[in-house]
Amino acid sequence: MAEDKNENTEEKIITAANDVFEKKGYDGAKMQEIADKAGINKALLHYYFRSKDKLFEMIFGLAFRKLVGELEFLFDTGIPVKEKVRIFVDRHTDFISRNRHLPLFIINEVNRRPEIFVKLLEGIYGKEDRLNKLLKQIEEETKAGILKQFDPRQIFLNMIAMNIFPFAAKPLVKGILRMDEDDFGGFIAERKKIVTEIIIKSISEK
Amino acid sequence: MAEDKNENTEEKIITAANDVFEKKGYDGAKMQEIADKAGINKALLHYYFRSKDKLFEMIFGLAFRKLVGELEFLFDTGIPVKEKVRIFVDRHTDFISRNRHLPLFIINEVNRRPEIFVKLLEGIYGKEDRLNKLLKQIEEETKAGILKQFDPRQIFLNMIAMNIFPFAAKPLVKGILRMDEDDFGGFIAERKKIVTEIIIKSISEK
DNA sequence: TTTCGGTTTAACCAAACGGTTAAACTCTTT
DNA sequence: AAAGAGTTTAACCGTTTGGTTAAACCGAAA
Repeated sequence: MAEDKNENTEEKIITAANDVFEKKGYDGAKMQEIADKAGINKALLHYYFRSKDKLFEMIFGLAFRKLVGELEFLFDTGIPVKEKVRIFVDRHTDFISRNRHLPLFIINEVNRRPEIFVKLLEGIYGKEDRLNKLLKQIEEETKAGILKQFDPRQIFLNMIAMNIFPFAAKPLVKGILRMDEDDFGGFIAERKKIVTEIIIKSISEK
Repeated sequence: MAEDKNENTEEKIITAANDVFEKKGYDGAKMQEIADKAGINKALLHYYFRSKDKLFEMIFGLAFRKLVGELEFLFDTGIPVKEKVRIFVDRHTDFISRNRHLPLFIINEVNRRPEIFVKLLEGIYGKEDRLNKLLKQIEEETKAGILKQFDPRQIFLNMIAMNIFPFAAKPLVKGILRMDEDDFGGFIAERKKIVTEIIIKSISEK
């Protein structure tokens, strides 16, 4: 795996480390396995990233920003809220399906060391006014009778919970509902519509 | 911790192992820590449960049955479906709040070794006709115009996803939404109503 | 009191782990 | 072609980990 001599070693390491950390978590990940997957040996791994912790910190940061980056789109106040929901559920579901282990990885590692992401959080809150603009947009659409009064935090949680959960618990879901890979794919496709509908209904007047 | 000489050693081990495995997962859990928490030494731990795997298998089985046991109530066909939802969301949320690490533990370990729970699943499917009775109940209430047509699997997933997610991702949620412990408690209390309402609305006619 | 099975312990073991070292290789610069 | 910095490797190190061993302890049955 990974043969090109010219390819950047650092990139190969990051790719491999990403794979292993996401799938197995900090405790389950072994430096030797990362080195093997990157096609190098352990010493070179330590040459590029001094320690497992340092390497992990880098990977976690990338993963966290990747996940948060997908939310960026919600702050575009040019799009009506309901339209945002429609597009977001679709895109977010696809994103998670392509990065199946990402959400659980973040959740697990933050559970393990809650301090881990406070610095990364500052990066988000730098652009605090975007959040305020979004809240204002919702407020306006509520006044206009398009939306009903609701707690955006709760609705947001509902949306990402319904999106993430089936993928996070995929083997569990497949096992209990006795699905094969195709069944699961169809189930998710159908799910997009249902989740979209539910969220929109839960923020619509009447 | 744990001083009573008379107390059953095996119980102390199970309690300690449960704590450690649930919080840290298989890879993060160390036999030494379990022994310490049980107030015994490592050799005695291996005397009772020959290996880490054996001990883990036992703990996982208990945890899985505990989680599944909470669903039992849904199969009581004496209660109308909507009433079931109301009661279930309330009870299930309380249960998870008391067992914060349980769902994530199950999800993680099943992801790690998907075969792990196939045998446990057989225990569930022994009582397959109960599921059929539940489906029949839903069908009847649909014919009676109480419920609309829906895929029970999707709605079930939505319900437990919305219940579990805030607890599984608790430190993440608290961090991003900047809550302290009290805030979070209030948020969850409010959540019960919202989730109940959303689920009921998504299965109600019109 | 002796004996005997279950219980508990300290000491030990081999493998796996994260990390280091020192030497060798490679490629560019002069 | 020599120097030099960056790159790569095999061998090694100390610690932690899951697991074992053999001996001591203890309470009940004989």
